[in-house]
Amino acid sequence: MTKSRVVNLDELRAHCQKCSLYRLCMPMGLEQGDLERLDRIIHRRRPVEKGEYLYRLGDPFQSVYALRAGSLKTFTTNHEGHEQIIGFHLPGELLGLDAIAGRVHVTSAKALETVSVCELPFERLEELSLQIPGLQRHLLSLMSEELQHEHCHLAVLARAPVESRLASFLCQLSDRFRARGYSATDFNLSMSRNDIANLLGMAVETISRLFSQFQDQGLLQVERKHVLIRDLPALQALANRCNPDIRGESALNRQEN
Amino acid sequence: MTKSRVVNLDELRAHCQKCSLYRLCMPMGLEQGDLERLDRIIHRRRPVEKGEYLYRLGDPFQSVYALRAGSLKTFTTNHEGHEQIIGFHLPGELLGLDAIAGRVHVTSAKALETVSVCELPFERLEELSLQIPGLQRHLLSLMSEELQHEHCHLAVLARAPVESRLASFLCQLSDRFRARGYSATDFNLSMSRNDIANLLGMAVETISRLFSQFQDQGLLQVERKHVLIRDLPALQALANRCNPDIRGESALNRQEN
DNA sequence: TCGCTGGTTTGATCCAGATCAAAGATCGGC
DNA sequence: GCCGATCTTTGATCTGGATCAAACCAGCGA
Repeated sequence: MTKSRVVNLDELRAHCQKCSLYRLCMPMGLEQGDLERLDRIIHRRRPVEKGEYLYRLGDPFQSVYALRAGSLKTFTTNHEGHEQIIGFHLPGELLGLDAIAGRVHVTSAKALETVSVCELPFERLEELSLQIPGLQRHLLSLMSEELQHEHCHLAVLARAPVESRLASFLCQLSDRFRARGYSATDFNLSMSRNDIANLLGMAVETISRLFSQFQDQGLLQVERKHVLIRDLPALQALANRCNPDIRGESALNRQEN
Repeated sequence: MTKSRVVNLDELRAHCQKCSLYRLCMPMGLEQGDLERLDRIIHRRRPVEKGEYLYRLGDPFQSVYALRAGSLKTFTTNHEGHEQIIGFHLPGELLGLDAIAGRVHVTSAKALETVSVCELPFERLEELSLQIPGLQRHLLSLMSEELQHEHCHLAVLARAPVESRLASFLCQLSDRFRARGYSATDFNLSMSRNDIANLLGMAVETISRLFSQFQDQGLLQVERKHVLIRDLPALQALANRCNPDIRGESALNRQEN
């Protein structure tokens, strides 16, 4: 009880201006006035407890959600009831953008731990984006980033051997933690082995074996949810077998000298 | 020569107002004036011949492209030079949206046959989107659709057995041809078996065997590039093993009576 | 027209990783 | 603090689809 009251007070206090995450979920260089206008359309929802849904596949689309604290997974469900995880989400990320086109949610979002979110009614966000150029650009950028990210995920699923898949997953998590000011090498996994396996298109047993293998090779230490990366470069080398090589292929196709 | 002059004349004539595709690539219900403003920022580029690039991974991002005729593939290249196809694109689609965030192309786009495109300088498109609400919404919708589509692709790659993958690919093509007013059951593949295999994360040999198998089962007829679908429902049944089930899971989770 | 090249098919073999099975850990509820 | 449920690990086996090998075929430039 006391706890829930504290959370609520926190939420009331959590205006964009004070929020440590706004540089992740909202555009840089917004004027004070714009930030306030933005802040005014945002609802702070009560926390979503572990295992609860923020939204479900098929729900009408009203809002996008900025994740303030906690983490969650998004997934689709096919007609046989099989769940396919699309991604895990960390504070500062915007959820639900894939529902804009059809005005209906095409994924479900389930909390992996207690989650608090800011709800942004999409109609109002759209109006505001017409008035604040930086906001429009930011929305487009966020979606573009999401597309890029899914491209990488596609490449991993299409080709990569299992070691690269897990390495890629861990490196990506590491990057995202770093970007949020947390340790890039020492963190906790909020998702189960099962969820990781699902995301990466492999069997739980394989995940488990790979964690052991990586540990034996001195790449990392795992104990239950806790991961300590010991050799990030080596892990990145494994991962890079998939990621696109932007500077790359110079030797092959771009020799201009 | 004569031919190229004809093409150029065609292009000059090809304003949005006259273009049979604008309802695909551009927003519905735009006023005449808005359509003209839009039309004014568009460059018609000379055709891109088969095998040529519209843009390459690493190129600075200036414009998005609306495909007018022909088809192309987008792919990334990893640091070992392996190509991973992200998708095939048909007339009416907008390309390059994934480069907005980083201002650099993260995929390459290569023509599968002679292609003509409208080039939309992104800065101007962005400005215009601030002035034409329908345009902003349309851009967001297009990206949202692209996200949705990639979710399906992820699900296919993560789980689906090879038959479902190919069935899913064919059904999707079929839908897209239908949406463009072409036959949904009788069409030509502009991409090689190799490209299909790459997209679907499998070996060419497997694609070839599956085409034979589907033909033996009476699902379709293939001869070289030409496909005639004989039993679309059966093909869809195979494919649906992956696609998200929006109305679905009602029996399990939504019993409210 | 011929012969080369790259795409496609078909067959035989092999292996990465799934599946099956079962024993530990952990955790939440009472 | 106990107990069942759930998650994780480890080992043994099996198999879908990759890989290897080779014939085949269409298109095209000389």
